[in-house]
Amino acid sequence: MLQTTIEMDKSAEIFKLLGNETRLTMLKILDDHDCCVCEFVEIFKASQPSISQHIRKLRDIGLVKEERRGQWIFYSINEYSEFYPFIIQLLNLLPQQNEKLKELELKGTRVQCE
Amino acid sequence: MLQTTIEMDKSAEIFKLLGNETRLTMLKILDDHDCCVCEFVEIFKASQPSISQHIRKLRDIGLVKEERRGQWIFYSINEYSEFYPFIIQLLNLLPQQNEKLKELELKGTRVQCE
DNA sequence: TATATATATAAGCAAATAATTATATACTTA
DNA sequence: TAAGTATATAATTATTTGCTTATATATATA
Repeated sequence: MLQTTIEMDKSAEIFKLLGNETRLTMLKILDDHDCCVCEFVEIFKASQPSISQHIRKLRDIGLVKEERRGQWIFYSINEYSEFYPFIIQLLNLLPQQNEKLKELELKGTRVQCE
Repeated sequence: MLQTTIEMDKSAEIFKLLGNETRLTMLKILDDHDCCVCEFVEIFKASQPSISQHIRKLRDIGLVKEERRGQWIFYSINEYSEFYPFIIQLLNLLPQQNEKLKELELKGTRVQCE
């Protein structure tokens, strides 16, 4: 099986991060599309600081990376993270979440910039 | 892909439980062998109530089942749990932990009863 | 340049978590 | 039956988590 090993302490740390429905869903969404903070705010009906703080935890451990595009900061999965091979397998076990972004598009609140 | 779907809230709940190194390692060990509380106490160098409380969380959600054998209560993976297909795939991503039980056998503190 | 928008971060607080200590229960054995 | 062993559970406490509110920074636009 082609698979990088991950230590138990590291995997527990990853599971802990994923043990929050907001962060878990965020990652699953990012697995499909880049997203900016305000989109997450709308998707999760949460406050902007709350979303920012969740993202920070994902960023601090290197799971996501950020990229400013004009006014917005877009987040995406960091494919170069040492944990990427691990989390991608976890995310593959979860149901698709792309209808969440589709809803934003229908409402016209999906942020497009480029 | 033959795979039972799991809702996001349920999976976040599972990840949260697995987001503790003691519980995660317990499950990985139980994936191989039944174990009793005193063995975990020795493996993790933890207090008996602390181990019991971790096991309780795994048991409350149905991931493990218990079976009394004389003086001891042995725990094992509950293969009939609705989450079994999910956690087994998670556990397969983790490194083997069977050397932990082997150490007990070498020291002669592995509990044998039947 | 002033105002608005998007985001990050700090401080404060309530709830959840994980440990410890103390105690109760069940079984085994002398 | 009394003492010892294995385990569960309750109470307490320190720490962590995740939210809110307040504020700062960066960019866009009028």
